[in-house]
Amino acid sequence: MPSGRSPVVPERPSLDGLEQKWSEAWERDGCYRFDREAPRERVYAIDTPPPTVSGSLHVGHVFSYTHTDTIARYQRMRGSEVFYPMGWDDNGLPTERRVQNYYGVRCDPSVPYNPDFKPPEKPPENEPIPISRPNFIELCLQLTETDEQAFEELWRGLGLSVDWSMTYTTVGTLAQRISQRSFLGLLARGEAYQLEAPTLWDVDFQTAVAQAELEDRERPGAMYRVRFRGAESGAEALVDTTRPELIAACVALLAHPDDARHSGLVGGEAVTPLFGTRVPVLTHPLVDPEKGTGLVMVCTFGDVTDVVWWRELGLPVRPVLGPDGRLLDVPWGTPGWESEDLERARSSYAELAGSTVNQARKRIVELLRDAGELVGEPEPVTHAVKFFEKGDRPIEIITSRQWFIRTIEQRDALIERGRELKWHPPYMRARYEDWVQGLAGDWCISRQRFFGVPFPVWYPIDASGAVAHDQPIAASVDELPVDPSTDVPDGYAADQRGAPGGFIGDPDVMDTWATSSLTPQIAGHAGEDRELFEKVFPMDLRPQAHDIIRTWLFTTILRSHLDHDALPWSNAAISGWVLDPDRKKMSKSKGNVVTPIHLLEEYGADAVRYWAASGRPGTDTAFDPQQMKVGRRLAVKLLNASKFALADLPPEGEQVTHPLDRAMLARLAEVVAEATSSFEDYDYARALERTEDFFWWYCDFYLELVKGRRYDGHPEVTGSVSRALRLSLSVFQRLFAPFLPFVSEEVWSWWQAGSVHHARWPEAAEIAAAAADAERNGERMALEVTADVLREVRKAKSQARRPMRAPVRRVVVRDTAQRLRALELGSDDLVAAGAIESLERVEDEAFAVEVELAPEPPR
RNA sequence: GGGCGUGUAGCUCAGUUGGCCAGAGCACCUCGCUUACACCGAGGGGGUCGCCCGUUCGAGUCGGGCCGCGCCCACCA
Repeated sequence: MPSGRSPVVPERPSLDGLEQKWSEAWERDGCYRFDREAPRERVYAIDTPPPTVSGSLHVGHVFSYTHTDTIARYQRMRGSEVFYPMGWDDNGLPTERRVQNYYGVRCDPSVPYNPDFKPPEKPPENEPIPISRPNFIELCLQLTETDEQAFEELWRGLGLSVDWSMTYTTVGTLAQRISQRSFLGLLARGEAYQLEAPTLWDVDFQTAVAQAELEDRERPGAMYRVRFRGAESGAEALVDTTRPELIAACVALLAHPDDARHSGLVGGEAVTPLFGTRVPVLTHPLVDPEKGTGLVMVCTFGDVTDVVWWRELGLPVRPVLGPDGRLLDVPWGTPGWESEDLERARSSYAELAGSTVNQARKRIVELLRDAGELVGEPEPVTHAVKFFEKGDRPIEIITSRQWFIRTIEQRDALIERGRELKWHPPYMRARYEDWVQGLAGDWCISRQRFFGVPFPVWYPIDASGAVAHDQPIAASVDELPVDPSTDVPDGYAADQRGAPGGFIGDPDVMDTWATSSLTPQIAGHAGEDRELFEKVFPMDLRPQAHDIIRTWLFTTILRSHLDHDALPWSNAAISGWVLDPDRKKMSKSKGNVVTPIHLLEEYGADAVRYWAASGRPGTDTAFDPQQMKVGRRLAVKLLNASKFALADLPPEGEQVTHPLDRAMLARLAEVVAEATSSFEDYDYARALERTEDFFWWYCDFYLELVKGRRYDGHPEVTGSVSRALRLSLSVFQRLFAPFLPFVSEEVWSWWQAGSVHHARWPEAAEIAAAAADAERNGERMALEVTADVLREVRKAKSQARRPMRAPVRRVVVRDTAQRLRALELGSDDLVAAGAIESLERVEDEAFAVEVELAPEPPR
């Protein structure tokens, strides 16, 4: 490694201020700017996860984004032109919720726009202020902008080598255009469709949600045994249920086909208690005869299994739940709502109508008990209930009109795509396959919300005022983005909105994942900037955490598969979570979140990155400030070792001639090879560990051993060590650059031109060449034996409670002939480093060292 | 219920195709201000490698079976 210029080393090197100094310099010099003129083969494109800006900043972000950054920096040093944009996920429910709480408002689409609206200084205590949809969206944009600044500040402080000129947002105009364009393509190809069907529904947010957004939560409940009766026989038919409030919605009773206990009922009808409604008694193989009485009631709709039965058995619907989670009024006596005792049905149901599910359940149990239709006492159970992951009450299944993307028919193709993808670590693919195998239905992408990308369609209204949902009017591609609630479709006038013979806009917005699933296309400006897109797509890397494989990773593959018939990227690097020291996932609700800005201030960015980069790919890692201290120590060490090697360094010789110098380089070459192959395998943690491990050894042994020669003053002695120091140091500085970008840049700047982050990643072969024939000549062994003896000498001094520089009168080394010969090669450095007056060698079977210290000088 | 991962010193973790008395860092103890570094250095104590079988000359490493922990998935009435 030729030195760029003579080193300028500070008197007292320090980490203080390096973050600011270098992040400003990188920004000024455009260090991480993507060069779009680079040829396609050289481009390495990263599909950065856009963080949800309305969420909190936490150490988990620092953790996984550091992993990606080490890869980006490695690739850049390998000569790749790295495409590394940042995105902000500001679209969707988290932002809406945050705006509601922050300003004390709620969106009411019926309120007209008020251009002068200003949110109150303090949110009102009781009722939120209803505001128009455009006003609400303005507030969303306003708040996310400040959130985005906070994130950018964190990322810059952490030293992410992002090209900040390419930042996008998921609700921005570009994202809206790309999202709508993709949707129109799906619509035209029949891959998106609209359907009125049972839908997973959150009663608080009052929107449809997708299967991927569900989670199970253990909840206490009770099992109620309820008496139905055979319609003809009057025989009792006992049914166990956890949802008695849905008895009025019952459309059938089911038994297993082989269950003899209920054969008398099967084929006939049963009558519901309280409501006197006749329902058929049928069989279905999914019924588990082991559960309860073996007889199960099918409702509209108690859970997803009810939907399966409804669909497969062609059952009618009898909906009782409204979108707000309260029981609807029901027209008893009309078709579908017949009863053997209408008066009783009406009076019973009147007790329930308008109440929430929980209230209704409580009340109906009382009614059943009073009527003697409750058998025995309710049995308390704890059962898993499905919740919307962001919701507070269980999911209901409610029939509504929604947009879907055809997913099920792609199942096999998607699994195949998953196999084409290189997963890091590989076992993460299993989660993807599990998920794809388990898909229950097509992906519901419409949400009855406000802050998101609207569907670019309108519907004609016929003369009678009916909306023709089956004849959507698609926006034309060159008009995008459109907001159908304000824009007018071609061929219509604005005043025809909502009028017979006119049109109406689709009221919904797309699910946030429906846009986030297009991040490679958004970042690459698909359909907008063909040259750029073709350069970066398909991308090289999708980094993300394992909890969103079923959402982000899966949907991105799906969209790319449908729109481009390709994988969106060739590699997926899956990172783990940060756990608190008790091994619990860090989360805001648990109150165990540590603010990352504080960490950066206390330990420094390099130290925090060191901790993050120690977390192996895919592995959950404990939050550990201790590791940050270690990282800081390492950064300081690099500073000091660089100072030692470079300050007043004598001129280098033509060749590395000393056996110990060559042996060190031979080992260094191996470390480089290992770090490189680890990085190629996306195992940044291993690359760091190997580098760090050898670096400490290098400081503790090699640097100590060569000190004498380094200060010797005779060029024929210093030439080799000087050359070896330059080479090794430049290698270490480059090896650490992806992990400790600030201190690496600092020490690099002392003696090299240009940024270390654009320096060439070290080549093992090159270093091995400088090490010449270290292996064959026994020089490797020389370094080992020399270090072994030095350790023994140190031990003797330490145990004698003497300083390390204390002179040693005599050292006797017993060892094999081969090792003794090797020792000879390094003995000049050894006697200097150990202050040894006489070094004797005795051939022996086993290694042993006698150390005779010089007498302690009188005080 | 199915699957994936994991279990090595008090803590955080290495241990790559089985091979010399099982390693590192932190923490702890002792010593040392030696001209790169006291934001340091040198040294030390500490482990039946979750448990039980098996394969092998030899197993932390391979096979089988348990147990613990974490996560993912599931049609958990």
